[in-house]
Amino acid sequence: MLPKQRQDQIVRALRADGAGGVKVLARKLGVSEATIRRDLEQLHAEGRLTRVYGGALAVDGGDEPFADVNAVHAEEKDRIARRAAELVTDGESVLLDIGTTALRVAQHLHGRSLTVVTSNLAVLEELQYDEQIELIVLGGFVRRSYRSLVGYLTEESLRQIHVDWLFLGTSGVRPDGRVMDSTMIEVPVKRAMINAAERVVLLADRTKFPGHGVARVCEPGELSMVVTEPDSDPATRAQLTEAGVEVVLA
Amino acid sequence: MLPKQRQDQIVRALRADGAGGVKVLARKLGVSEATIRRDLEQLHAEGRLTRVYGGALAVDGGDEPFADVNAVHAEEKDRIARRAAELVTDGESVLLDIGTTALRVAQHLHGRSLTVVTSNLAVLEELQYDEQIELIVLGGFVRRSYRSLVGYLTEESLRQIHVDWLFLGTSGVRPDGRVMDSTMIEVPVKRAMINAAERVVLLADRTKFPGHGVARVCEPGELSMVVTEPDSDPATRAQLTEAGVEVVLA
DNA sequence: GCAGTCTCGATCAAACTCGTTCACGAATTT
DNA sequence: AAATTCGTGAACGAGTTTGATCGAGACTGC
Repeated sequence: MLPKQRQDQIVRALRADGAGGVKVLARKLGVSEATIRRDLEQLHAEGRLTRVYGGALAVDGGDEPFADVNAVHAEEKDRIARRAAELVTDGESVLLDIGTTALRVAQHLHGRSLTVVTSNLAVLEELQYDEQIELIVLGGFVRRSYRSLVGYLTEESLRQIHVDWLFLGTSGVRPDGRVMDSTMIEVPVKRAMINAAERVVLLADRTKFPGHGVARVCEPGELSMVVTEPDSDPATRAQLTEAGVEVVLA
Repeated sequence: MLPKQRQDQIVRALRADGAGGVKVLARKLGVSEATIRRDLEQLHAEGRLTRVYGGALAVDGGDEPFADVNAVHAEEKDRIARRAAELVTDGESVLLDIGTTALRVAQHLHGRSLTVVTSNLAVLEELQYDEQIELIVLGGFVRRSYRSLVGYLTEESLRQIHVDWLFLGTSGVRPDGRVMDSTMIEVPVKRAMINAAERVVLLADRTKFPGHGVARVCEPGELSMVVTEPDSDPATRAQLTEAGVEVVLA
């Protein structure tokens, strides 16, 4: 295996688990710890991960939850979330994706009379004690670093339900309008969510728009609506409008 | 687990509960109290939490009463839970019922290499950050007052799995050995749990033994084992033994 | 206010991790 | 064919983290 390939795999492994120790990575990739350290140093210099004592953390590039003090885009992201929450009428049902974007939407749903369905453990925490909201948790394997549920149990649960709205996060929307994600394992769950929803709303701030990701989640045509910022890339927006997607600016 | 990860989880745990004691955090994260103190000191310096005597508070809503963090343990009930936890061998899978009894068992599973399946939200909170444990959450409607998941989604999820052990709580065991519950809505879930388990273990302190309940959960013959206290009613115990149930005294 | 219990920070040894250095082998250049 | 470059693994001393222990101080119940 080429060094570059190995380094890509390190980044990928961190995306999947949120973090990794030097020893674990060395065993996983079949090289010595010294090599891993050199890789981590280099990748840290490139900004592709965060080096910490004992290993490295995934850098929050996609829609990765809980990299705490990321207050830079907080204001904009929150405006998108608030706009999304306004779309929903009392009495309707809402499915919330994993990630911080969906969590922000949940924060704007407090006190509303809604049915909320989620595989996002942070959303569960947020809405657990809100008596107005009928809360439904999808089953699944706990993915600690992302605070989410995944796997066939999650997909199976999604096959049992149907909701009015799905609010979807993303690691990026490609210039041709395709919705991407940074981790493969979530894709089947996201696809099952899309199939379980009447209307699919994608939430994407300007950093995701256009953006990239390794795994394709869906075609633009599968979306009903996209909520984004006014100064996001117009070309990508036009591409989406052409595909019949309603683009809402927040 | 990396030190940075552990510190993130401390902050997360505090956000969930509002506050946390040094002892509780140490057990939850599987490190010594000394390490937790050093983490708290560091996180306090970073302004990510507020250090108080005995533990720490989340930065936002720091007006939570801290008294219940040091709540006294019910030693007798805990003995039953510990005995139950000892039944399980590393590598096996465990299904935990709702209720405080099952939560107590979960507290004794920290650091074990197990697969834990549950619809108990308190168990989810307890084991969420334990890396050794593969944690699976059943789907379902959130029942706030009981901190549990119920409904057809839960039953459907249970049909997808099979576990080595089920630890069942109860409102009471009738003198003829029948297991009862105080609420109807949980019964279908409990029945589905029994069907999904290789061995069914009932946990019942002396107050439940004999005891009452409005809804019948199962016949004594469906149980593999009962863990109870030495001074619980001998007549009911005899009834159970006759039905082929192994009675363990803790 | 007093005794008992709990918590704190300091200290220390052990375990772990880090960056550096050196040697080896493979691929590339001279 | 020889020299050079590059990536790698092993080894080592320096630095960091961890858990145990202990005396001082804080808290609680009476």
